[in-house]
Amino acid sequence: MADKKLASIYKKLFCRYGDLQWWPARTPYEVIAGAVLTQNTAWTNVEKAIINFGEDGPEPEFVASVRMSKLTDIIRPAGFFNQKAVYLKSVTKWFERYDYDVRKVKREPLEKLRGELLSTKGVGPETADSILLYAFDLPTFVIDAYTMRLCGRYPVDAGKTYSQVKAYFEDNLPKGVELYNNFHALIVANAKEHCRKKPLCAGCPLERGCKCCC
DNA sequence: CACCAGGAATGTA
DNA sequence: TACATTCATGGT
Repeated sequence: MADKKLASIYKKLFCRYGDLQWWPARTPYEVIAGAVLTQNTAWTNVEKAIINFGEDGPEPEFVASVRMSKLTDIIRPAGFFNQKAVYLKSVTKWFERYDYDVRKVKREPLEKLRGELLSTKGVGPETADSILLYAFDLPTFVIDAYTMRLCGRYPVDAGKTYSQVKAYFEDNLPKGVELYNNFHALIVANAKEHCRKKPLCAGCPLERGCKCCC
């Protein structure tokens, strides 16, 4: 790999947090719903919304058939509920093409699925990649605000746009679902532990003294 | 009280 | 391509 910075960062994070193998959800569809609900929203608020779906969490058959007013009522704590209700309906309609069947989705090529998701209302690049990686175990790297900040700061000149940074990570790391999964998880875990807390970045494995690593 | 959180769509220049 | 605005709750 041309640039070893990423491997170095990964190692430090891994030593601190280990193999997380991530996404706090019980089912693939819960990942899909969570990926939409967490758009520009604190995860704690997403949890409240998920709890409102009931014991089994969000299910595609329910989201597809429930009335809009009831859906907005359920997801209200996650914010942007009018938009996100539309988005949930939309991404669920995409999943319905595959009969809500994970195996059927996984028969298709990653890039085809990514294209379909990106043309789905409410699904941008980060949400698409989160769904592909964490719901369907497909090897695509997720870039989020934490990742951008980490690069800008470290510094790792991975580019400016989403697609540039994504390409940089994928080109400078061995391709693999487990690695992509855990690397993004580690970045989020580190950001949540250290970002905007006092003392700033004490004990941060990236040793930068925040506003820095996260 | 201001600021922000695991974004995306839409509009302007 | 590059920004600005809108969407909205809840924690700090």
